[in-house]
This record gives sequence, C-alpha cells and structure tokens, in this order.
Amino acid sequence: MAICRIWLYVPASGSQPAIRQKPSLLIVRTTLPASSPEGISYSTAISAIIACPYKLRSGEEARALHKVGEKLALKVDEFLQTGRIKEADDLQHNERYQALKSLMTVHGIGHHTAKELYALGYRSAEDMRKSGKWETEFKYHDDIQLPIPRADVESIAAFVQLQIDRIERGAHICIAGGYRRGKLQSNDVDLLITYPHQDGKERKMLRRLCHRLQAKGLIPPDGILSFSEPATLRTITENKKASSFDSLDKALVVFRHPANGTTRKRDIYRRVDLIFARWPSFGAAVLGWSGSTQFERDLRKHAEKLGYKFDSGGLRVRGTNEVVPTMTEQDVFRALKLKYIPPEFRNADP
DNA sequence: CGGCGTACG
DNA sequence: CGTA
DNA sequence: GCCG
Repeated sequence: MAICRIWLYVPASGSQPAIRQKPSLLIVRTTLPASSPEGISYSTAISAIIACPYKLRSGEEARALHKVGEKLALKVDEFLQTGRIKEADDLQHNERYQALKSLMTVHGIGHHTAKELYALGYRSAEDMRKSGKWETEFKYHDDIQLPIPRADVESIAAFVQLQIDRIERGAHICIAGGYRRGKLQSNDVDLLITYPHQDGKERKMLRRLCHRLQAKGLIPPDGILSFSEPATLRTITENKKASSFDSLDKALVVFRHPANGTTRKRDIYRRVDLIFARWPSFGAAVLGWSGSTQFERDLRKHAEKLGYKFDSGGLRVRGTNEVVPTMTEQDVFRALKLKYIPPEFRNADP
C-alpha cells in the first residue's frame, strides 16, 4: 500500500536524523531527466530509501521497500560495500552533465533545449549570457538563483496581502510550497489566495492584482513569465456548471522585493507564484501546492484507488466529475480516509 | 506490456 | 516544449 | 525502472 510510505516522510528540518539514509545515493537519480518515466522511477525509489525509518543493511532489505526494485537494490549494495556509487560519482565529473545542469537553471530552458544548446557548443548559463541572445532571461537570472529565507517569504506575502486588500478586502492568503513544509530557504514563493465563504469573488482578481503590482513597481514590466486564467475565462464565457472542469488562475511572476536597509541592502528579484482558488476547493489547492512532488504523486494515486481524481484544482468523483467540497486540507484527508499529515511530514524529495 | 499527473500558454 |  |  503506497500510502503507507507517506507516514515515513521526514521533516525538512531534519529533526529526526535517525530516519535518514546516506544522501549520496540520491545522485544516481540525476542520470536521467527527472521528468522521464525512469527519472520518476528513480526518484520514487530513492524517496522510499530516504524515508525508510531504519538503517538498511543490504540491497535485499532495500528491495523489500515498495518501489525499490532490483536495479536500485544493486546500487544500495554497491554503496554499502564501497561507500559510494560509481555511476553517481562519475556523473558529478561528467562535463555534459554539469553543462546541462547549468543551462537548465535558466527559466524556460528544459532538458530538451539544454541538449540542443549543448550540441551548439554552450557549456554553461554563462556561455548563454555572454552570447547576448538571452537578454530577457538573464535580467533576473542571478537574483532568482538566490535562496529565499523564510523571513523574506513572509515579507513578500505581506506585500501581496496589502495590495490585494486595496482591491478587494477579505482575501485569505496561504504560503504553500517548501516554505509550508518547513524549509528554511525556498526557491520561490507560492501564494494561494481565496475569499473564504465567497465563491466567485476571486474571479478576475489575478488580472487586477498583477496590474496593480506592476503599477506599483512590485512586478517589473517584463516580470510576468506566464499568466493563465482558465477558471475565470471558463466561468465568464460558458455559463456551465462549476462541476465540469476547474483549473486555477495562476501567474508566475518576478517580484521586486524592496530593500529594507538591513537584511536587504538592495531590491531583490524573486520568483513568486500567485494562485487564486475558489473557496470550495481551497483545501485541495493548498494541499496540491504544498508538495512535495513525491507526496503529491502518492496522494493522486491513493485518490484514484478510492475512485476520486485529485489535483490542485479540486477533489472530484471519477466519472461524474462531481466536486467534493474541500475548504480545508483536512476535508481532503477526510474524504481520502487518511489521517491528517502535517506539511512538515510531506518531505520526500531530498 | 502499458502506465507513470496533467492542463496551460 | 517548459512549468507547476 | 518498477508495478499490476
């Protein structure tokens, strides 16, 4: 039963060090594009190994874990015997691997394009910068690589809250993502926004918020990396039942976090995701945006077994597509017959 | 041997 | 394709 | 790569 593994997920803070296996095993995963079936398979197996609550003493023991097969068991054996995994070590020194990794730090460059660029002779993000062909991409690139301390995440959320209040009061903001799982530093800021008990009030709010943030200079003119409002467009154009389908309005932006003179001597550009959710599925939205990726996979799979379809847009009954009201995360866990798992225990990704 | 999340821009 |  |  896959969901059992969820109980073994470890806190990001590492407050249960005994639970962790040696991390060098993780490197194996990076052999493949993480999105490929094999990449996912590796991630899943490695997560299972990391989350295993007792010390593994053999590959055979690892093999007993759900999702760990013969290949990974061999790697565990190799690690236990030699203290390292050759494939992983080699990869670390592999020029192509390092190049691809660097190229993929640029927003909009995935493994596919990275490979093409490599074939063209690019060996790093710096090579791209020097070529002068990606001026836009590099405008915020360096800032965006910087980890975001929790205090800054909170500060950014407060800026956004203030601006939302100036448009329509009563919104509730939840900081999701790694922050919510207790990570001390984040790569980006995921903000989930709803109007409690006021379904529909969130409509068109994303547009208005983005416009306002741009007007205030909190989002630079070219700072909206992607913008989609399927929920708003759907409800306006068709007057269909809310049951049909229901994605979230979201904008991926670059946020200009103003200096405060002490911890931030200068304005820093941060990646912020703004997501508006309807109140009746806010719980699913928060759950869906809190991660980890691995946890979400297990959750979806579990939902499927019970005849539901779960994603950040909501919890629905398979077949009828009927929406199960989930205002809170607890509502989702209840429907899925699971005991509540706090966000800090949803960390499966290393 | 097929499926592995999936919708959007 | 890249992103979440 | 791993599972059903």
